Amino acid sequence: MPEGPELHLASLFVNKMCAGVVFTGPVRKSEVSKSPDVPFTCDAYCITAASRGKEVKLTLTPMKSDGAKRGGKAGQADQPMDVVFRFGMSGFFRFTTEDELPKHAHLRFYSTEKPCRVLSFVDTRRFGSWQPDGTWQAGRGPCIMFEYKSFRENVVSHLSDRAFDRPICEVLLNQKFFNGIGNYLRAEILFRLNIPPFVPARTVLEGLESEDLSDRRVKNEITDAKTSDQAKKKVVKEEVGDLLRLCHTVPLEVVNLGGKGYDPEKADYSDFEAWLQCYYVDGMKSIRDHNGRTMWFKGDPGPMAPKDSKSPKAKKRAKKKDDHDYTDKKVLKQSNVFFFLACNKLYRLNISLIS
DNA sequence: CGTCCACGTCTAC
DNA sequence: TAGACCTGGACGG
Repeated sequence: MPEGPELHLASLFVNKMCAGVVFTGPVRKSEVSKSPDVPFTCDAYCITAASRGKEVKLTLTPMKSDGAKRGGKAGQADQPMDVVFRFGMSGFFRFTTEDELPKHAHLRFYSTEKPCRVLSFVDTRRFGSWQPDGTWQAGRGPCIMFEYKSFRENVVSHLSDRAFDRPICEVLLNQKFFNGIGNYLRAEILFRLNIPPFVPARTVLEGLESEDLSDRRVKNEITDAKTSDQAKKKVVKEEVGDLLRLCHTVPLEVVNLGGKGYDPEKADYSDFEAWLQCYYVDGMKSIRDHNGRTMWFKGDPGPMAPKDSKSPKAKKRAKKKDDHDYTDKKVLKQSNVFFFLACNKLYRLNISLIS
């Protein structure tokens, strides 16, 4: 479930399902959870949500108790409280009746309805966490989806940072700069641009502008028969946008797939699966990066690929039968690093000529 | 039964 | 740069 798009879908889910719902009493935590208690209790409060990168913030807001018994009862909240969640590998929200509480519902908010319904933070593996009176985690960068301008500026203005010495695929998981990108998004984004995953990040990013020029760029449809393959590729890149723009648009595609995603139980998963072009896709290559995370890609891995790195299990087919693998033969195997770098230079040259 | 793998951080040598 | 932190599904014997 949880990369930037899923966290945002989770916030939409909460706002939709909890609109007009009144919650009451204490916030309850499972016995087994090691996350902190949420010291909030109130006879009547409402819940709203917002997301930023890979975090969701719930705001618990006490409702006006009209007459008001001045100061209210002891322990009753009269001020809003924010709770900031990270989802780990398996977190999500659900809204169910009390007797349909999912397994692993580790934090629960109870409505006044009869029968009572419960908003639950469900997290099977318990890698997720929450912080009462929380704020967006310091050190996480701007949201790739909803703070695009500052996200871009943050990357472009820090390219001398040692963090960018690493391969681009590993830097894309650095939440200080790419808050919201996770393992499937890095694969999909690099795949779209045919960027070898283990190219030094600075090489890929240097020369990109703080401002996204793609809107101003002329769509020069080059129909010249003499157009070289490289020039064609250059034009394609222009229409698509640069790497930083795709870090914004590709996650938004997932958000726009529909309000699905948020319920892993329901098998609306098929839309998402069909959307994936590279991650876990049959015929793609995969190797472990320097942090032991599986990088999915096509073609040349790039010069900084871990030397030893055994690719994790060739690929365990299952599920679907399919596998008429004519696709493999149609795939252009032409993307090596040098070809990529050459295109990249032509691309930037072209930008400067147009601007 | 067992091994491997998973959408992510964290902190400890 | 390892591990630690967890549960559970898929697959192998």
